Amino acid sequence: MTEHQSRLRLHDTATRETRDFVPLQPGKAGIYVCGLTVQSEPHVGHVRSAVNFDVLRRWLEASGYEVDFIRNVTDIADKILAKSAEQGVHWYALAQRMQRELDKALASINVLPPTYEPAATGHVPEIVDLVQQLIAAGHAYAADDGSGDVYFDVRSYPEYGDLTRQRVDDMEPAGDADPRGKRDPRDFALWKGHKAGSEPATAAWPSPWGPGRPGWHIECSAMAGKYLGPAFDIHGGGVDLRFPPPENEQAQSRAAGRPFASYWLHNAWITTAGEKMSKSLGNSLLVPSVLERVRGIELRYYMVSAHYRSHVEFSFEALDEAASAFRRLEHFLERATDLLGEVPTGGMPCADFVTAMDDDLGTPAAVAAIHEVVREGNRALASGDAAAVRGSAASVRAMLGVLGLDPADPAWPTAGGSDRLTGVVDSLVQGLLAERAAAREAKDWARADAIRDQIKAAGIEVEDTPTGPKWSV
RNA sequence: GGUGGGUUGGCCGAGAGGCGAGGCAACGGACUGCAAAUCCGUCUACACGGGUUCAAAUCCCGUACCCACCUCCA
Repeated sequence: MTEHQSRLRLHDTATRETRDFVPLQPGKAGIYVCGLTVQSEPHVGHVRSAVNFDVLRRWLEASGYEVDFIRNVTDIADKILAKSAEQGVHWYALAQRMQRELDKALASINVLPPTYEPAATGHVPEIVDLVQQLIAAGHAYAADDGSGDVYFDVRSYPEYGDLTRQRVDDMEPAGDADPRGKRDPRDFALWKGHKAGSEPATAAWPSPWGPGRPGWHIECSAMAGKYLGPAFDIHGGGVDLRFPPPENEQAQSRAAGRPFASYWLHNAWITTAGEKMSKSLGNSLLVPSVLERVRGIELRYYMVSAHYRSHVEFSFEALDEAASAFRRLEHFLERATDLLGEVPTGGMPCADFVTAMDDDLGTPAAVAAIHEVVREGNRALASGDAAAVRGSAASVRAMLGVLGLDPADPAWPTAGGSDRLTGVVDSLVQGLLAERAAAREAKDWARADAIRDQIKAAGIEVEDTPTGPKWSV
């Protein structure tokens, strides 16, 4: 694939403009993505974020960058403690179980594992270190109410609010702790003192301020610094993370003398009936449940066919439509494979696709470009132009690959069960198809259609092609 | 109270001053014994009211409605 590193443009939420991506080091890109707080089963909204940044990563790699992709897991937080207490399980057991669920969900939609996935609990020394730096710099203070909390001093950092253009005076006060220990109600906790009565002893780590645990999204500042250095290229997360965390992360980091991220990317929500999914009830939108209706690759196509900064109103109708649109692409590749034996890898994305992706990851336009190439390919298929089919198919495969949607990617579970089972079904279907062929030969159309209906009733579609009938599940 | 985003054809979903994204559905045609698949064609939309301009879905002003964020939810 050609390298065109200078042409990518990204929308930076911090400056609210789309500008050329200029990496700190030529040919390299360091990305930090705010991962999940592992407190509950992953739903489609959670995985959208992962898919969006997975596409960013794949496009950077396809464009010739060497990508360092760090995505954290927050495995200690108020909510984890609260939910585990409700369920009567250890907080770490809950966090671990949810992390496995998340891994499974992400694998099912072909999200590449990050280069490294640091967990908050594994980085307490780095966090303590950062908090100490902030105190030394005069931007944080230990509460003097004996709580063991440490707060970021919002008033000490004049740039606080810049990222989201808010003035400290207009903000609502933080409700994360008893305001008595704070100098200003907007100050937020960097470190939370252990509450011996109400919190498990396992949820505390030693610190200069007594036993406690990481507060706020301080772990992101600390871990991004550890693995990507004081300055790195891209920070990604959901829009909800637009006000507090980046603001705080940036404040935490810059106040400690670290430049932090050059570009801030934020994906928009998936909502249901206007309601943010994290608040919606029921589990019909949990990833495993959605995957009972469509395949992982189809769910991923649905997500990729909307721009990452556009709000998506989730609906099963739209999901089904996306699935049929995807099958059109997939079907072309199948037919091309039948003709060519196999579709070569290493094809070239078409120019429209490249332009679309370079323009702030314009996946909708990129998908439209794929459809155009598929149309050309189908025409070539109809006219029996094998060379043209090869070119189109290889290109389609390459483009789908960038979006993580190559049906031939071994990351996808093989459809229709094992090869052995496929063989069994094939021999049964072939028997019926032979009967149908005989009936057609005899122009006994009623008999031929009855056989086709019988096969269809078993969930198998038959289509007649120039080279004979083909069946698919 | 503060901040940001949105409203596009039957549906989903791009675009961001002129040159009709794309998909799904529907309809017509080609192909087919009939289908399926595929191809060709049809369906000329931008919340509302003003304004700027030779030209506005796109810019400006106003209105309505929706959504999100404002302390730990992607």
